[in-house]
Amino acid sequence: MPAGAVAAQEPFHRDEDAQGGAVRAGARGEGEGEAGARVVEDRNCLGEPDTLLRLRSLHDGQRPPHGCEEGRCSCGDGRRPGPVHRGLPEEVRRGAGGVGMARASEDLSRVGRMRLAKLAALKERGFEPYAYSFDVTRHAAPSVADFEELEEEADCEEDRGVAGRWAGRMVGFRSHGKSAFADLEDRTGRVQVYFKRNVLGPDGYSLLDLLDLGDWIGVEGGLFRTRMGQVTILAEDLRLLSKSLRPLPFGKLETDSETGGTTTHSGFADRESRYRRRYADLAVNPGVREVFRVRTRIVTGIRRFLDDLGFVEVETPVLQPLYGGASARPFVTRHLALDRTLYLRIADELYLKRLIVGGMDRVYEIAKDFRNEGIDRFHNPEFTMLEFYQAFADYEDMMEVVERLMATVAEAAAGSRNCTYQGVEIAVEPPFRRVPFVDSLAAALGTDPLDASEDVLLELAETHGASGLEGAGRGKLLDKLFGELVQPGLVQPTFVVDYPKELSPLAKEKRGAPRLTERFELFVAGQELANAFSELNDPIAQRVRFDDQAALRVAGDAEAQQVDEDYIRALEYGLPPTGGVGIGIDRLVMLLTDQASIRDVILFPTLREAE
RNA sequence: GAGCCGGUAGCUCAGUCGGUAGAGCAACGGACUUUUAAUCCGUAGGUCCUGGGUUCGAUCCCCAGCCGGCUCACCA
Repeated sequence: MPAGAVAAQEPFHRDEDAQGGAVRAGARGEGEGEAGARVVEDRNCLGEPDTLLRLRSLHDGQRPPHGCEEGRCSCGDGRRPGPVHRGLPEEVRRGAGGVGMARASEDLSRVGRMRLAKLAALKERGFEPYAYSFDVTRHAAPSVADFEELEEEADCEEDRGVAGRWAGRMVGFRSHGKSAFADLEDRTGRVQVYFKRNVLGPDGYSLLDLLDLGDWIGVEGGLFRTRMGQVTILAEDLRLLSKSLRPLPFGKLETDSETGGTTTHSGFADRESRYRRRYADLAVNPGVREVFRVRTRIVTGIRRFLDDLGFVEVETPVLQPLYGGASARPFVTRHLALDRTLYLRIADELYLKRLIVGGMDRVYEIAKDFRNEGIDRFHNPEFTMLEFYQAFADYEDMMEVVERLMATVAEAAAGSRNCTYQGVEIAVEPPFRRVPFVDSLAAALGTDPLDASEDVLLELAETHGASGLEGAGRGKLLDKLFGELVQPGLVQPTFVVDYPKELSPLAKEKRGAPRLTERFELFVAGQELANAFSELNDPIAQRVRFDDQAALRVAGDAEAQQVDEDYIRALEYGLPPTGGVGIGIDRLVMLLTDQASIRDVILFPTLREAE
């Protein structure tokens, strides 16, 4: 389905680009250099309003960059030959004041203009600013660790034999005239690089003048320890791998040598910008990269756990003719060739159970579901759900599986079964506490909710601050009260079990308690993490439940489930006893990475359209 | 959808009891061959979110809007 999405979108984008390009090309004056065109293109791709270039006709030459003028004077002192001197070389100055890129607006970043000028200078000098590849042999953090280990073993203060090639983004630069230090950051961390003019040669060393923070560079050399004791690469060769034209919003990262902790001085903190430009957020905030690495570890851990139990990972339709398996409003779309309405799934449930009917007796799916509802700290319209189904198991069995899965994944993510969520210690330690739904609610209400009439429930709900619930039905009222009175207190992992039937149209009746179902939800830190039941496998009973839902729909409940005849037919073929579980991956990641908002665990969260 | 808070330099923020604005970092020029928030000297940088209104004058006050955050509602 991604293929379909791309197919549908691509022509649109091309069209846009073509038009945008044409318009801008028309607005440009003649004599525009190559670099100018390149940047216009860049702007289109990024689709950003604050472009590096905003073309104006007049002020070129009216206002040559001040610094350049001065530099021009001082470089005439004859102390250094040709283009190899400190500061920006001649061609940069010309570029900055002259053709093409220098048509940059003055209302946007001079930084960007300077970088464009450097780009031109690089090309003029024969440096390829956008390399094709680089043969990386070593990485920052492990190479430093290896070096330290070697030092201890070999007692050599001079082990220059540890050579290699590193590639990464330049995130720090301290020039000292004829030598300079840079910090190179790759996916493993940072390593310092030391450049010396007499090692790199004047030409090679002059490349440093054309580098900026944010550039991707490759260095070749060996490790040594500086006078200050820092393991550092002595660069014997330097390559520019990709020129960064737009300044990254780096903060200053200070490392406390005593505690090893780091403090960020200023930096990229605005939430909106961080979400909209996640690439910059990731580039600049290592902690953000770490959250998403942990997210991957969690998902990988889940897969391994289920695979080891003999579960088979499957893929079921995102585009569904009917939506079901949960109570939520769907996204509606249309298939043109079939001329029919389709819905983006709100759950995987009904398809996965069809697979159990087919004899795939342990299946799971980790995939996006879509719910057309409000956005807040705990809800994103598209979110990742794990569902797994196990034949011949009931909800008791599934509670055990969930306990083991949670403990395993907590260890995979945090290295421990204990975690802190927003200042509260959470022990992910089986067995989890179990509380019957009705008992917990009865304790909070002081009356048995099952025996209370709908009117009484409504009154209770309203006294607890809920409104607009007239005609909502018992199920919704009970759920409302539970969410209001019980849920916030469920901090340590807790299974709430045996939900009223009205709330659970796909769950099997509880043995010996026909008004309840064999269902549990897992709550941690006041949030619902999992929902599971002994699956209702009696097709006749299922039809009755669907009919009840249909009645709710008629009564105006837009979230009541649709009757899925094909699903009933599948049940008629025979669904073995089955336990099923759904786990919200995003919320699980929030818990295990201590993030307060779901947007901080989704790479590109849904936002309003930027102006 | 409602309430509260916010939007000022590339980043983090301060400020103007209404007279078109500042700091630190980043940038640019200069010095410096073991620095590390490098340092020192110098320079430049702003649609004070947008649109109206009040006013001699609005970044500031008022109204409307846009965007974001938090809370509430919704989310079985």
